[in-house]
Amino acid sequence: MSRQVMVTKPQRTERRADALSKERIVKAAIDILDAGGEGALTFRALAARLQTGSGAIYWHVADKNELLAATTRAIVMGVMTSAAADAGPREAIRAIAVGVFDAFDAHAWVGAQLFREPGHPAMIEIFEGIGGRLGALGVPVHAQIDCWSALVNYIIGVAGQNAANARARSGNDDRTAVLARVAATWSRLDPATYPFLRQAAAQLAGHDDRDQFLAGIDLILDGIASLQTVAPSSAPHA
Amino acid sequence: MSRQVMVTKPQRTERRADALSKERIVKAAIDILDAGGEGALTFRALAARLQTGSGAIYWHVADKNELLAATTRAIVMGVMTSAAADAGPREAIRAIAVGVFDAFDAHAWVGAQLFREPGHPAMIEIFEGIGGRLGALGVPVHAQIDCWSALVNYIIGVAGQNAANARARSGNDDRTAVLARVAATWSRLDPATYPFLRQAAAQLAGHDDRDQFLAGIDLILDGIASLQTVAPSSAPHA
DNA sequence: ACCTGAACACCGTTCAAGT
DNA sequence: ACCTGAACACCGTTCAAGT
Repeated sequence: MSRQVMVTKPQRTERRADALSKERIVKAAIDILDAGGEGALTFRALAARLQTGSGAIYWHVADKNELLAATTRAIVMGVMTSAAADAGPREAIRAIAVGVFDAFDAHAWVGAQLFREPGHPAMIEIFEGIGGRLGALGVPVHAQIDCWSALVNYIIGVAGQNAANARARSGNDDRTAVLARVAATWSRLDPATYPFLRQAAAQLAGHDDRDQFLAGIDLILDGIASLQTVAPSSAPHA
Repeated sequence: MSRQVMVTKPQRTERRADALSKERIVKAAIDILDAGGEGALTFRALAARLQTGSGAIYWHVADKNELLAATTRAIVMGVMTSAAADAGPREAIRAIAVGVFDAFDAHAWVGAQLFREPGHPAMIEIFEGIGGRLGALGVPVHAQIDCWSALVNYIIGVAGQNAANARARSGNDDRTAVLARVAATWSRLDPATYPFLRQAAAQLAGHDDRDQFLAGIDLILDGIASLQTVAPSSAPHA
């Protein structure tokens, strides 16, 4: 009664060259995110780009959360592979910081995503990359967590905010236009109640985001250095 | 031909006690955001809570962006009014930082919102509150912007990330459960490739978010102090 | 002037049906 | 095993119609 006659060949499971896979989906999603921002990534747009049905994506990816987590992971993983490895600890930390900054700048949506899911597993490489250098910097064990926390939080926080700025300057705004507008607003403030922002407005336009970011890193590293001379290194470490 | 006879009274424009207003809408939106997070704030839910039609809200608020901007503004404005005014500059900066931290912690959605719109006008008070104290701290004018940038970015970045953590620990997770889960993951890492995170895992659970945040502030302030001794204060200031 | 609520275009997700 | 695409429940926003 069974009609198994139709099975002439042993069903070549050989995939078509354009077969769907999580990797291809993530790649397409990153392209869409880079081009159009978070708002542009929909399952319909993704399916159209992959020339499939919107439901097919769910066979490879549980839901949109997992999709975003995977895209974020892909970007973050790329940061550490491009960071220099054999410089001194201070230079290594600066290199990792700049790597995060540039990755966030190139993919403005990553910062917001990491913000949403703070302990993102993909961050482990970066976390270790920073923390593992503190010993070589001469920071005593008992003080390492606070130093690490300050550095890591600063890096993610600032790189993310810069990326948000980058998002705001899409369209016809060039890189300095947004800053110029903020500066213009500040220069119109009452000088009696806002003396600092008034004088900062003039300097704001000429400053480079990346330089300012690195200046902050140096400030924290200086704080760490000064802490070593102050803190007793004879403290008991667990 | 015109039928104006119906106008017997001069149309008392006196509002009902529960008349709609932007203020009432924002208040209700904050309640919804606090209770259910960003996902819970819909125009339908808002309309239901205000006992009106969803379209009525659009008479007072342009769209959801303006609504979120207004709610964020309301929370941020409250930070500075509660920050101590007459302590020394270092204490004042710490007080503002803690004010932001606590406000973000109480309203976990504010951080994400500020992240989305970086130069948010409501932040001006906080920006000036920090920047205006740097002179009294003894920071030379030419170095103030970098110090200000480091402090402000750190405060917003870290307070925001902590708030994201707070969001993750909703439901049956208590405050330490999330941290414990991260610590457990880290303690399972390969000790050869992740020595720092392995040893950090043990200490992580016992640490208080707020203390760690303040330790970072102190680290930056120490960096600022050490910078003063190094940088020439005879530099020409614009 | 202000409010109502149905209607529109869109979204994430599901699922019976195909191969 | 993997894909299709209509269907469902939702969303922000609009707008003719009411008061």
